Amino acid sequence: MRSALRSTKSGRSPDITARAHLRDTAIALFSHEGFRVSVRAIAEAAGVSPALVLHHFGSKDGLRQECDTFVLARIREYKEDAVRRSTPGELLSRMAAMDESAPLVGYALRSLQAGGELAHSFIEHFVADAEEWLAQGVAAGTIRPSLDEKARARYLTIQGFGSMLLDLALNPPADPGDFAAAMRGYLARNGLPSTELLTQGLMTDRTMLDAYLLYVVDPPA
Amino acid sequence: MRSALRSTKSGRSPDITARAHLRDTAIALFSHEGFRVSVRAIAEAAGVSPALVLHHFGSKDGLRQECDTFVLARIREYKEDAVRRSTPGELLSRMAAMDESAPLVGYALRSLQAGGELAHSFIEHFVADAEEWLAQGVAAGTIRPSLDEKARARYLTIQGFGSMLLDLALNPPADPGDFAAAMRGYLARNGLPSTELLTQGLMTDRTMLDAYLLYVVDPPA
DNA sequence: CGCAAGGCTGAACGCATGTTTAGTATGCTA
DNA sequence: TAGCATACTAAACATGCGTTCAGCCTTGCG
Repeated sequence: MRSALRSTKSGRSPDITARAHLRDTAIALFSHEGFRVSVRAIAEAAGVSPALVLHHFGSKDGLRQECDTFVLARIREYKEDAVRRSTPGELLSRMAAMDESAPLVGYALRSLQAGGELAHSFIEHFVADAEEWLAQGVAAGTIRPSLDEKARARYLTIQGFGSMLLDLALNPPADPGDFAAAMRGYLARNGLPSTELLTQGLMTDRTMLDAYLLYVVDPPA
Repeated sequence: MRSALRSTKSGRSPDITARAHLRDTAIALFSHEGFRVSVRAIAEAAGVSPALVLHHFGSKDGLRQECDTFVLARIREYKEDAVRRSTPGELLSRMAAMDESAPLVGYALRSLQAGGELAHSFIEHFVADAEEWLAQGVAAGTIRPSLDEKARARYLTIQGFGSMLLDLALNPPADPGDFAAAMRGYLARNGLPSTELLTQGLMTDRTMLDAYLLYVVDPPA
């Protein structure tokens, strides 16, 4: 039961190997337990020796980097697939519903919280999508224009993910692996107020916005 | 230079002692470096031996708990002081401007990210404030009413802190201790779009809200 | 067949961590 | 003054970590 995979045929194929299995196990464990899981735990979960992990990836950091690039690439693939016909939130929960991709989402969220390299790429990618999505809405007349479209796209992205991360940190789901359930919980708690905010705003008039614009033009000492 | 404080007069006074100094040092270090700082580092920063930390607090967890309750109590004090005439954000940055209280804010944010006990109390406290603040605004006619005032207060609180946390994780300030500067950076990046969202919302009509309400009443399979 | 290469392992190393222990100094109290 | 509790320390302990090392099998190639 050591290895679920047969030994490599040619020994040269770069994936579908025990190495790939190790990477997938690492992603799942990082997603489930956080980045502080030990190399030993990853090795045990994959049914191999700790030394093999280092043999393949050089170091734990090497493993992390390989996971990072892999996760980013896969999420990009998924996004290309499920083109346009969904909001980012729907995309994420749909991805998480599939057993294979759920750990990817968990890994990405962990990485977001840690704020590493992947976090930036991840956010930038979603910001670019948001910007395009917003522009289409503005053109179609369903979304109000903004004085700074780029800043708005970035803010809405960070606001969405940030809210979700904090809500999840405060209300940790019973099974951290079941991201879809976690997402349902988040929406049950915040779906109404967030939709209200998006459709109607909070204030009854734009007094606050005008005050802010004046403030920016002529800031106090 | 071992201890900046003279020895206790009676040996009984619970504070103003080296113990308090130790606690303050720990809060500052936790705030600056995160909760993974070693007991040894804390002890060195306070100019005492590592064993003394355990002698006073029993364990590192004991120290954490004491820091938690202390930070929560002090932040509550500050909030009682600077009553009502400020938004939570202004309150936080004002607190952070003061050298004494800056570590408290940093500690609270770290705790928020970790999602422990303090995080809940902290959020609950701000949620309660937000609810009252919103109710006053609704009564005054400056804020639109919500279909679920409690949920809105909680969402806006989590949304505000969550956005800030993620933004800070992605754009770590040069000096993590200078929370005021970090806050300025956050506002420079997100002040306009967040104000736009609060005053005008995102959508041009309430189609999306109506759709959501229908969805809630009669959810699909 | 012989042999080199690489996947893979068990055991150990070096280090940092939280914690314990035994002991010293100091100041209050009786 | 004697005694005792308390603040405090140096040193060690136990554990878990990432990593290294020497060597074992298996496989493919000459």
